[in-house]
Amino acid sequence: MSKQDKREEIVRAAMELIAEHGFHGAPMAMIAEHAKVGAGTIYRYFENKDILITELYRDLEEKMFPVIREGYELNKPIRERFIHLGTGLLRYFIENPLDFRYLEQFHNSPYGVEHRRDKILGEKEGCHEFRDLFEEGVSRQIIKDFPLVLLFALSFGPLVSTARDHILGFVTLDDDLITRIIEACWDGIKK
Amino acid sequence: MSKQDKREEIVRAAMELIAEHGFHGAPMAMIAEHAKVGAGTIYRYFENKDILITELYRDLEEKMFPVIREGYELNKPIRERFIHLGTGLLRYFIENPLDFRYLEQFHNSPYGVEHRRDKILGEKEGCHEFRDLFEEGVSRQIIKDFPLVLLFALSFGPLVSTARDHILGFVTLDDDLITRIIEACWDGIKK
DNA sequence: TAAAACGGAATGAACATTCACTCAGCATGA
DNA sequence: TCATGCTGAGTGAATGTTCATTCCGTTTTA
Repeated sequence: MSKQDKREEIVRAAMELIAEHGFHGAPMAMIAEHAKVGAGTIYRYFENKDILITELYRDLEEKMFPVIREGYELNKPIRERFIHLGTGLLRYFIENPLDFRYLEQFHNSPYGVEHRRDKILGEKEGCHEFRDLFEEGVSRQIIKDFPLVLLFALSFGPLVSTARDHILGFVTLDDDLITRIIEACWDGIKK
Repeated sequence: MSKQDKREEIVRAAMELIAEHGFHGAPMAMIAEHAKVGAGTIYRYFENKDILITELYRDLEEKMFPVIREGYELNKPIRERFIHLGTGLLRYFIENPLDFRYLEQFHNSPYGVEHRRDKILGEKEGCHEFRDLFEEGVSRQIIKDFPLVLLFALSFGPLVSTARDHILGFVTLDDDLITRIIEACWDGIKK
């Protein structure tokens, strides 16, 4: 196995185990075993578990952003753009349940809260599309006049909740339902 | 300290520490110390940590339901009833951040998922108000025709996200904002 | 004063991380 | 060309730490 392959095997195994069992349900020894690698080998690629966890997250972000942006057209009406981004994101979560579960684990941990704080205070988002959309919508009086953080909460809250329900098997989302859900999200924030 | 007091001290300490640091950041020894109690004493009241955790949750549910129901009037219009329940819940979360954080910890853990699965499959909710409201709203064509689980996700998703943002200090919710948020939730589910 | 409740040191299990060692592959020199 | 030595990735047993839980001597209660 090449060096690159080995790193990828570790990432894959860590992702799977953490997504499924949480950070504390995925000991390094188990990750090593699933990656078919010695326990010590992981430490040749990642300084420690914390760093493995945050690098996994960074990898994921970089993988997601282009997918969300795909087919996004700035000249379309705001509502249409919102629906495009929203369905894209929800679809991504449903098609990549492991990614979604990993994101949830990360966000519900001290890592995630810190990360979020940095982002909000430092304004250093990795994906400007939603923010720009909200700002434009508010200034053009199309979207309710809430602080940006709340517009995010009002849009992503239901989106994430529905994705979770689908992935946990409490409901089955098809294309029609996905569209209607995102439209409902839009109804929540539009004026 | 009386026996009852001791139990309450343990519950309070466990609640505080778990809400703040998560299940894994709140060792039994630390809980004991904060409750000013020997480590072994906890085990006289709770068989083990899992049982402590789930009983804490049950206590919380029983404490919350009456607060949410307070002032609820079945003869009011559906929209008004929804706003009443919603603002009550959001207000409760904001006034009891520890309770909220504990609920989040619980729901994002294997305990919570199992609990939720039981609830949804067994239809054994502890609080029927929201469900009844949604069912009535759907059948009277006032609320969008989504499966019940999705109506919950669409309502609670944003509610929980905004509560979290407030508690983590990303935004400050006042009475006006709370009302507008719940109205936005309503806009999301109403036809 | 017998019984129940406590306290907290002791125990053992589960981990993250380390480190001494192996060995495949490559370079060097004869 | 082949023998020899070197390098550094890879390994997994060993280490040290952090818990949950237990156990027994002590204190409180009735």
